[in-house]
Amino acid sequence: MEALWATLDEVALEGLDGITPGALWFRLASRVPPFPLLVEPGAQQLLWATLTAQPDLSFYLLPRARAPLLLQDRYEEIDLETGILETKRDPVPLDDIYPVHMVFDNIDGIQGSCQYFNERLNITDKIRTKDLHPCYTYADAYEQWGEKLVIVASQTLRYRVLIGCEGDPDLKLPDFSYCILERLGRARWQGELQRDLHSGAFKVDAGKMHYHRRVLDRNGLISMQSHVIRLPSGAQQHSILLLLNRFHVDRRNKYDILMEKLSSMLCDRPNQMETLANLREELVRFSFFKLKI
DNA sequence: GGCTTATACCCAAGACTTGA
DNA sequence: TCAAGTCTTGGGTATAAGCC
Repeated sequence: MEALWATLDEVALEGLDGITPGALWFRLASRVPPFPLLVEPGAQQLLWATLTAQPDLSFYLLPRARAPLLLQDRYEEIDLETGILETKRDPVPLDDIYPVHMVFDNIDGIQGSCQYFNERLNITDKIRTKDLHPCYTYADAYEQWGEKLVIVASQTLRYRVLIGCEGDPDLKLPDFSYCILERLGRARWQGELQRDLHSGAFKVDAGKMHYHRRVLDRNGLISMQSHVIRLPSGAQQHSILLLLNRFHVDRRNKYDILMEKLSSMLCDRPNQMETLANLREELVRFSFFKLKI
């Protein structure tokens, strides 16, 4: 049962674009916390049969095969002592296999982003019978459709995994804000930088992104953290890291570390008091050696 | 139709931080 | 000190919906 819920979760988190079989196995294999099954052919067939019997899932055929899903670990190069992401090379953005194509004002209440929302073909009736029995084994289905086949969770299920168990399913979000939330869900534990969202994925000005993000913030659907990247040139770039609440992790950033240092310095002083000038001098020394600022 | 209100967007200015 | 990058805020405008 745990394996089924984890699989449904991964399908739903992928959003309105849906997930191809290859991407699903990849997501399950790299899931945190770990997926309880080894994703080998036997398990794939078992999961396929289970998924085809889920009324909350639909199956679509894309006009062309989707490129493989590649994941980049944002925290691979993070310096644990400083909380700063140290990029040793110029960042090369991966091709976005989920370019933003927002669905607006859909009469059926569908929200999200989907590149082929109007072009893709619903083949659910071919995949399973009306009483939810699979018409194909996984091997046969994959041989026939390959990575053109995508599995898409219902609007209700997709919304539920984004807002979490404690979220209000009756809360109506504007389409733009929903798409931001969907993007954060797809980013899982990595989160998304606000700068990347407005300058890259959504291609809107910072003000508009802030306006739509504010809806999510006010409804308590996302968490935000300060995020600092040191570029190969040595320059530092500041941005805000956005995450779904369910994927929130407390990461110590530069300012947290400075506050901790300040706190420990005061604890060591008589009566926990010190002049501002002395504190500043010591913090500057600490910053120079540890934070290189 | 006229008024009010809410929503959405654009744009400019300002705040903050950093590096040169 | 200045420029650059990022984020925030507020003013102005357009549009739609609701009410009288």
